[in-house]
Amino acid sequence: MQREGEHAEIARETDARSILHSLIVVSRRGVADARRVRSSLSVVDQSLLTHLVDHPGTRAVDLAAAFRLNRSTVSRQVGGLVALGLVREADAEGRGRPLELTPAGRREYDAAIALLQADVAAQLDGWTDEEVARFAADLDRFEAAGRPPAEPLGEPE
Amino acid sequence: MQREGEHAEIARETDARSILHSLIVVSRRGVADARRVRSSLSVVDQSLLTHLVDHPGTRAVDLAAAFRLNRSTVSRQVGGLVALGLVREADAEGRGRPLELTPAGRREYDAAIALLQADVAAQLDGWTDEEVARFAADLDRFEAAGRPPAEPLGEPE
DNA sequence: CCTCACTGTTGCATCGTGCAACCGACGTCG
DNA sequence: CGACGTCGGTTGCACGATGCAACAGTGAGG
Repeated sequence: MQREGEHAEIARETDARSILHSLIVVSRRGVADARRVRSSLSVVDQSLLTHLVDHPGTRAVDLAAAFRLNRSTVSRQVGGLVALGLVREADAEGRGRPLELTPAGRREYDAAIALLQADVAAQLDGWTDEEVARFAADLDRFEAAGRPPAEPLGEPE
Repeated sequence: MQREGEHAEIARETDARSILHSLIVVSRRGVADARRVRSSLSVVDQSLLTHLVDHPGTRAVDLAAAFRLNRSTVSRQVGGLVALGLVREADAEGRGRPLELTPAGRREYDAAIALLQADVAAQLDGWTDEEVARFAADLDRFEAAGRPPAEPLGEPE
C-alpha cells in the first residue's frame, strides 16, 4: 500500500497487543471476583449455566465444545449442578441428553449473574449509552469470531 | 434523552448484560486455549509475566493485589518461575522484594504471548484498523476502571 | 534494642481439569 | 432382527491452582 501502511500495521499490532493485554487482566480479575462471590456457584458453573440459559437443550458434549473443556470436566460439573437441583435432563431424542435449567437453577443463576453484572456496570460508569452499545457490539463480534468452527451451523434456531 | 430515558436505560442494561456475557465466553475460552498451549507456562504464569513485563520491580504482594490472588498463590507461582530461571529478584530497597524477568523469562514470555496474540489477530480478522484501535481503547478503559482503588501511585489514605 | 506491621512461605484441604479406560445407548448394516 | 461401531457420558487417577491459617523473616520506628 502506501508508506503509511507500515505505520498502520504497527499501530494495529500494538492495538492487538493491548487487546490481549486487557483481556488477560479483565479475565483473571473477573475469575477472581466471581470466585470470591461464589453464592454456591463456582465460576465454571456460572459459565455453564449462562450457556444453558441462552441455549436450552444443549448437551454436555456441546458445552464441552463451547468452552473447550474435556467431557469429563463437564460431566462432573453438570453432575454437581444436577445434584443441587439447578439443572435437569430434558427429554432425550436421539443421542445424548439435552440439559436445561430448573426454576431453582434460573433463580440461582440470576442471583449470581447480578453480582457480576454490578461489577460490569460499575466499570461502565461514565460511559455514554452509545459507547456501551458500541463496546457490547464489538465484544460480541470478537467473541463470535472465536466460536468453534463446527458449531455455528443453523441449528440453534 | 429525557422521556425516552427508560428505553435508553433498558438498552444500556441489555448491552451491559451482553458485555458480561461475551466477557465470560471469551475469558473461559481464552483460559482453555492458553492452557492447551502451555509451552511450560501456565495461564497464571503468563499473566504474572505480563504484569512484570509492564511493571518491572513489582513485588509479589502487588501481583497478588493486581490479580486478586492470595499471597500464597503468588508466592508459589513466582517460586516456580524463579526455579525455571524466568524471574529473579531485583535489588530490594525497603520492604519486600521487587521482581523482574530474566532474559530467558522475556523470551519465554514472548513465545507464549505470540501464540495467544495469533488467536487474537485471527478473531480480529476483517476488522478495520480503526475498529481495532477503538476496541483496544474501549477495552483498556474498561479494564482501567476495574483496577484496585488503592493500587495507583499514592494511596490518599 | 524491642516491638510491630508488612512480606513472604508452607502445611493442608479443595476444586477444576485432562487423560484414559470404561460403560451404555443409539443407529446402522448385514 | 441382531451384531457391531460410534458417540456421549462417567469414573479412577494425577496434577496444578487456589484460599486459609499459621509461621518466619525483615525493615521501620519507638
